[in-house]
Amino acid sequence: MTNSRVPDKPTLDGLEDRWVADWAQQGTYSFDRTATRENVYAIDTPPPTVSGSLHVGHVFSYTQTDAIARYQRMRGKSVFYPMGWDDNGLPTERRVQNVYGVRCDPSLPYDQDFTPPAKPDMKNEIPISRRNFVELCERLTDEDEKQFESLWRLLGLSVDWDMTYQTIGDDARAASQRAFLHNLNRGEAYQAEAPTLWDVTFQTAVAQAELEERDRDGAYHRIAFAGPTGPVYIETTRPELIPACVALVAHPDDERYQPLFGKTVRTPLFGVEVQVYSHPLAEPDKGSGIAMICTFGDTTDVTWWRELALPTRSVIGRDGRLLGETPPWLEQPAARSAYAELAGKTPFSAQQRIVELLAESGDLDGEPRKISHPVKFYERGTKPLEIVTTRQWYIRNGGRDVGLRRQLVERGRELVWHPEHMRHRYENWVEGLTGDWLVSRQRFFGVPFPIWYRCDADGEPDYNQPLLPDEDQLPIDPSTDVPAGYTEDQRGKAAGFIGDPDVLDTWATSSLSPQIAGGWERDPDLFARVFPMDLRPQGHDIIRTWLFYTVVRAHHEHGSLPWKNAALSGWILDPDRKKMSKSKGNVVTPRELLERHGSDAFRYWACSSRLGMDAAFDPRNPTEIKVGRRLAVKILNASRFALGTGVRAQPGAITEPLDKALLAELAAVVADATAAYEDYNYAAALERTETFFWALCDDYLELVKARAYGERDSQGAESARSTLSVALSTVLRLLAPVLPFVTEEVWSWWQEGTVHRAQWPAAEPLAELAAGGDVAVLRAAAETIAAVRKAKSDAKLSMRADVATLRVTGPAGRLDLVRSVAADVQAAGRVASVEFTAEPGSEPAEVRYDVAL
RNA sequence: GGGCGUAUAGCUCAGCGGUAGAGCUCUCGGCUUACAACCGAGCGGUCGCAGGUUCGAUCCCUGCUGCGCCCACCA
Repeated sequence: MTNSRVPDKPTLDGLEDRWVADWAQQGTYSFDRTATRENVYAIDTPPPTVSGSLHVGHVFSYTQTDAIARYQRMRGKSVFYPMGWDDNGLPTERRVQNVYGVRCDPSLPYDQDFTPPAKPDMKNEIPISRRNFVELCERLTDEDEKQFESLWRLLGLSVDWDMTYQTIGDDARAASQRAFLHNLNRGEAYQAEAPTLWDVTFQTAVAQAELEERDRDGAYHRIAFAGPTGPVYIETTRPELIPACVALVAHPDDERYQPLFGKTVRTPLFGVEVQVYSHPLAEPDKGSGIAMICTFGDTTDVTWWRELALPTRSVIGRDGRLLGETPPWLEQPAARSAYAELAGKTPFSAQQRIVELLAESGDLDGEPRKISHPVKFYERGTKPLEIVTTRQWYIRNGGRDVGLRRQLVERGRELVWHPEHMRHRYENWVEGLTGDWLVSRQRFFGVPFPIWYRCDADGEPDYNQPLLPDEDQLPIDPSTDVPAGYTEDQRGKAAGFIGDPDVLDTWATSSLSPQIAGGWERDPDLFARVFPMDLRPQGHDIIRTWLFYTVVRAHHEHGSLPWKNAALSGWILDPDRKKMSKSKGNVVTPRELLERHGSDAFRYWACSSRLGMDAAFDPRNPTEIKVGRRLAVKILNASRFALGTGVRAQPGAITEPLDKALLAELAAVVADATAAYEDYNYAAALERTETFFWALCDDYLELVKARAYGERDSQGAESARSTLSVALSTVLRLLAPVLPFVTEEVWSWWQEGTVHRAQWPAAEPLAELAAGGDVAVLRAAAETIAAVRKAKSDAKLSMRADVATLRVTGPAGRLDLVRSVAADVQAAGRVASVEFTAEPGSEPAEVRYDVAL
């Protein structure tokens, strides 16, 4: 052995620990912030939600991004690859409540000595101040972030760990508040008192993007309104909203109801007079074709209410229950007593009671007809959303402005999507927006609005003239900080001030991830080198939120896209092809998978799926991961063999036709793999390289084994060893983005420095080395040795069995190819003699092999 | 209801206007001094269905079907 660094028994065990530590120590992945913009590749890493655990899907998609990052680094780019933690928002709040058994009560004072109980008592949650609550959030996310970082390092992500950020950190809060103030100054942010989608459990407004529909059981109730000429029957799934009814509506062309348009009818039980309108949104074949409009039963009600300029008669409160006070528009004693039966009830209970009342009064026609129908939920919520009129903050997103919408669609077309077809989801979403982005949330743990309001002589806030901080004060918390010209003792007092109690939608902060990570307004030198970034990797489920909102913010703030490329990763599916749920995915944790199979093996599997493609995963039988492990082991063994023949880092003369043919093929592999990576298709690059590598092992290594050991002559040995040197070095570099550990290990046996900073291979120098090389020679050699093997296999003999004579018959041109590799074939196949018989015939024609054992 | 994707071997997936590919599984054989966690050989497919374009279609076009996802006003 000439390479003393090559171990006798190479193993994958322990590679992760060794190289994770080495890379950290060497700063292998440090971002060089002296690099100019054109030499930087900047990645807008998705900040994972730290409350909760990472599942297989996360590790899958982050690996794909890492392969791209590593490729770009080897191309000579300074890769800006920070990691963010999304520790802001509702999931963290909920986790803190569960872990510590506390709840936030903003009215309480800060308790400096508060320590959470060792064992949370979920029955008796301890009320604590907002500041105490936030401190617990920070403590918990700190612990989570350490866990996450350790997993990411084990996976081999080439993140620069000196550049982490938190969405609840000072920098992020300042950036979020600053961007909001800019939006406000430019008129892109505004507040409005309006019907708002409202989650009654969390008691907060939610945005259109956070909705999801779930099928729920309901029932059509056929109910009589008193019309001018007799009963008018409507069908509703929400009879409890009859006291909130403000009109009826039918389609303008519906002949049944045309006599009623403009007339009034009376609501049952409550006797309220409401007008009958026509509107094209009403569907004649839905229910009875005439609907009651309530404020508000659904978003269609909001549309009708706005377009028909109807009055507001809300009966659902912020707690989701029917108002305790009887509303003033219910004037008649019978109406007031009917409402008293419903007051304070949940919609569910109220519905049960009102159905009884309607049955008693005879206004219910027949039995309720059970149906299953889609109902809107907050995606994290457990109860259906209600629509409640509240004052909220909005940011313009094109939902109410055709011009802005068109510009945002245009931004989507500027962006390069991987895969291309994901663009449709973006355009679909933007073109279907029905309102601006609601950014205020009635929560505690988040980025507060940097706003105070003056209080009038009665102590009531004047929302029309907000008090704003100077930007250099940011971040601020208006619940503890005081606006200029006021003192703390004026808080909430007449002629004093009050802080905006709300926090910003968590997306309002994470939509600034390029700005936060890139040092916007905080480190202008850095920002100029990384923005707009090169890549946004993310899941396709959050195109409508994270991707879209980030485009909106950059469009408003910078008049540009936030990045050039978007890479949308696929889902991990259960073996039964259902989207893997978190609970199922955690049956086997990512850490267990990595520890059991090795990080490279897992990465191989992740990088076998192209962007946007879902991948099925069976944790009990991860065959693809095992294939990856085999590849990694093979790299160790084949490298050990090659280096054992005396291969040196500096190659010498390459003279043999077979060797030149191999390098000609390798040049094509490099060209293909490079083109694939340029197209963000790491999977195609991997597949091409892997196929070459296995052929290298199975055929080429076997063919040149004897020659490389020096059994023929020194020139042949030199040529083989030099070819092996070039091929090994090239293949290691081609595989380094996917298999960073095993390639680094082998690289360290015979090369200087890290493979991850080595130059990505180029096809041209290989083609020069292969000058005159013909890949047909390589194929002829493989075909010939295969024929010999088949003969032995058919005879049920060992591959070591001797062959007396190999007779090769075919056209002269093809025979020449075989003749040029005959010596290597004879050595590898233990063939004593080869006979060539030329057959006249046009090429290409079959070559026949007769093997005499 | 609108949009997008997808359909190739038992499984997971490449491919592509010119005689169907890989890995896994399965069968048979082999301890060949890099690797038995290995190696060699083999079995296995009317490329979802129906039309069309073409000298030729798994590939391009149209329609349909299955599956998946996104969007859409809960009457």
